[in-house]
Amino acid sequence: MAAARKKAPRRKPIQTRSQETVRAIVDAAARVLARRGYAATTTNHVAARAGVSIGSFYEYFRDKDAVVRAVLERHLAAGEALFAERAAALGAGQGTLRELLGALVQAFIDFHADDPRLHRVLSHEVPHSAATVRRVLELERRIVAIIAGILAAHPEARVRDPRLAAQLCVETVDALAHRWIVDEGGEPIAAEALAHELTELLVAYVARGTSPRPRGTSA
Amino acid sequence: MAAARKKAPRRKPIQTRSQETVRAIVDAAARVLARRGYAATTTNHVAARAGVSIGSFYEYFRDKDAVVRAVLERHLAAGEALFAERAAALGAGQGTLRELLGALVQAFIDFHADDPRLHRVLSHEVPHSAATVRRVLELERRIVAIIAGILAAHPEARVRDPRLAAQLCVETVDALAHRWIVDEGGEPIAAEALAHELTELLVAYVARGTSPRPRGTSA
Amino acid sequence: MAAARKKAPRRKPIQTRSQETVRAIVDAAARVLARRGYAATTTNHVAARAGVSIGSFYEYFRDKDAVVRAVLERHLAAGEALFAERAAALGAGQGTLRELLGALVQAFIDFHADDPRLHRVLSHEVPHSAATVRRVLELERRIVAIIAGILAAHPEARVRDPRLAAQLCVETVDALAHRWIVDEGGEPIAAEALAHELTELLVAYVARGTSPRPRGTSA
Amino acid sequence: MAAARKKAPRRKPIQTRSQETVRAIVDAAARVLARRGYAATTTNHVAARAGVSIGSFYEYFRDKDAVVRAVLERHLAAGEALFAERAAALGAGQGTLRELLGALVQAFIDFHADDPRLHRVLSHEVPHSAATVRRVLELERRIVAIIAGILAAHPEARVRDPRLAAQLCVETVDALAHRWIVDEGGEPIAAEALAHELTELLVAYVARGTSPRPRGTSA
DNA sequence: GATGAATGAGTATTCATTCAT
DNA sequence: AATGAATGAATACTCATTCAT
Repeated sequence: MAAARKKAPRRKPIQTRSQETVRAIVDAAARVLARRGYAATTTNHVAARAGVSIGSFYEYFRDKDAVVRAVLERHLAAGEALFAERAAALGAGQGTLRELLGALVQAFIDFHADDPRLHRVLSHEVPHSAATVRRVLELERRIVAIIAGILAAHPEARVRDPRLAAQLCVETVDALAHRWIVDEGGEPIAAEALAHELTELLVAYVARGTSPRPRGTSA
Repeated sequence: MAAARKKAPRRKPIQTRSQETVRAIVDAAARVLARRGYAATTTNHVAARAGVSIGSFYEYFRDKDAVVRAVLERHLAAGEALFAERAAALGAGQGTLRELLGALVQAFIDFHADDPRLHRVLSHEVPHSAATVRRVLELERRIVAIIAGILAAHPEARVRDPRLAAQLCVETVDALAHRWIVDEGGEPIAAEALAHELTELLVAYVARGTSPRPRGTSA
Repeated sequence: MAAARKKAPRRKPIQTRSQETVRAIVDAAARVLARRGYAATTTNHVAARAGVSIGSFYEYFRDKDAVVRAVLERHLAAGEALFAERAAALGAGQGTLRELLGALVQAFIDFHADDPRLHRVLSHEVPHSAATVRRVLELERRIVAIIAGILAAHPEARVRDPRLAAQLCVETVDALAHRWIVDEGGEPIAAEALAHELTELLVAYVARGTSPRPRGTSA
Repeated sequence: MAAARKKAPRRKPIQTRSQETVRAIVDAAARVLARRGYAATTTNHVAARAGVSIGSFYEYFRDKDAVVRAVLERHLAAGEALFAERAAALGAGQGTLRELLGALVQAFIDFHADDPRLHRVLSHEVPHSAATVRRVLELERRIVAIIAGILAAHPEARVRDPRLAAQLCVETVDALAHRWIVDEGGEPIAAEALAHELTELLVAYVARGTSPRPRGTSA
């Protein structure tokens, strides 16, 4: 009988107990999402996994997508924190191009390597709000800007359009890290060799003809 | 023979009419999948779209995933045909590296550009069997082998491990084409510029220091 | 997972079997509504009562309110038929005012006496669409028009505004019949006496001072 | 005494603060009932609206229906007070029949006009206990007795069974006032005209042939 | 006395699948 | 061969009520 039922705002956790409940639910949702995927994730399952009643679940989250959003939020915040941390080292532009681009590759690998199954579900299966999409693009834009700054100023760099080159580099690294770690988790040895070679590829691209290759690398 | 056809493997379409029915169902499934995604695709909807009864649907397909597998199958076959066709031109190894790698990039773009929405659903939402995964990897392996052959023999190429370099090239092209066309469909102009720049990146990588850049390209 | 699920139109019953199912469901809904009221009527209960699965219920009715609407529809149609039948006798305007108004009273009593508990639920508890409201008003309007015609032409009648008087008469009869039969079902003897007296009241009103009272009636 | 207060009848508010709390809850329940109806009224909402915790709510009321009963109780008491007040004027039997019956009509209109939405919910949606039904009937009986007394003694009255006539008058007035004010709230102008005409109807009925109609009224 | 977090039975609804016709 | 009516397990979500703090 849902005649004139209004959507009550969910409770804000004010006591310690309820904050723990909320955290337990989000944790459980992340685990269930990673293990079963978005479609097979049910609110009852999440609640059970969190050790709370289904009633408590709905006390704090309006619907299934609300928890999913919370998980996504947390994941995104972790990614932003990771890149903010790495940004210092990259932003200074110190070191050889190979060192800088190697750090870029490593940052993306580390980003994707944290719970790859969850990462996969969050990036491919869950519906993204416009706000989330914007947020992801903004994060990428910031990284591209840093790389573009390096390409514009670094003595080894030989690029005509630093913005475009930086975007291609970042997208390449992101797409390949995603594929190697998230999509299949495939043969890790091949992936490591490829990750190393990826740095060479980027160096060859942005330092065309100038950067002497260190001995022992593919030629 | 007519008595024992209950739970057994579905009827194989030997008659023309049956083949047409099967084809109509697979066509309908592809359209519904592309339009609504895997989760929202229902067998009843597919049957209706195909103009057959739900009973007939189950006469030809054991369950929902069976049609989805058929669609995936067909999509894969189309991809294999596309690459088999392009392989001739690439396999000969004629032309500059830029021409050859440009053809590689174009082949992957064409592959992804054919019904990107279906492509997206098939690669991200539908469950993949181990056999399908193997088949995709085998296709990639064949393409990598062709590229590796080129890199090993082409006078402009400067790579130490052609197999590794070829794999990196192919994976890069595949991952980026997928991202640009399938994942977002985003700004097509940026995508085109990036696609062109991608060829430059590959050329720079495999022909380090040797390949003169054509005028008018980023430097 | 109701991502992009569209509201499919319900099946139209084309086979005899399904027509029976629909009828069984509407019958069951009427019984359940009468017995338990709108709020306590559940789709599962209706389906069980009808002897069909809950799936079949939703095959033919989009939601709970859809069956309720069907019950209301049928009830309304029965009422319209009843009044259409009585309208002939009334419309002719033959007979004394007492006979005509007595027939009016009887028509409303008969209308309400058919399944009073269902009548109560349908008129007080279920949500009425604007269309239904209009339909009810239209039915009342037609009855009022007939009575107004009688009051304007009948030799015994003494009313200044036949439309107003007719509306008051009809509303009084409707409201009292409803109260006596539907609201409580109260003491039936008292109700019968009151119903008879109601006719006297109406006669006194529309024939002020002219209509000789038959012997044996309250004075 | 303090130990055994679990499932027992709820605390009786003896302290002023408790009385205020109870009153606040009943007030809130009346508002919520009027605004949302019985089915959509939730105890949590009532408690929130009253500014008390849900725990406190259940300290004073055993369950949802207990508050609803309290609201009904208070509504009934208000009605009893209203009619007790009007009874003086009516009881004296002073004035013309038209004045007396006009006062009766006005009393019922005033009764129903006080918070019609709440009135509607209380009379149509909430479950009535036998005790409540009895109480309503008793109130009606008292009013009928007063009217019967008037009809038996008033010089203008011409009724053979004053008890029966009085009951018909009271029920008519109650039923029509309810319909005009509570059920629809409909067009107020028509309602006012009808209310006036209703008095004429009653006068015509109880004073058949004797009561001269004032000028300007329907004839 | 008071709070509000937690509970879980209960309700509406969907959709893959079966089977009588 | 084909139809489509029927099935019911499964899922999202609400709200009256309890009880630890």
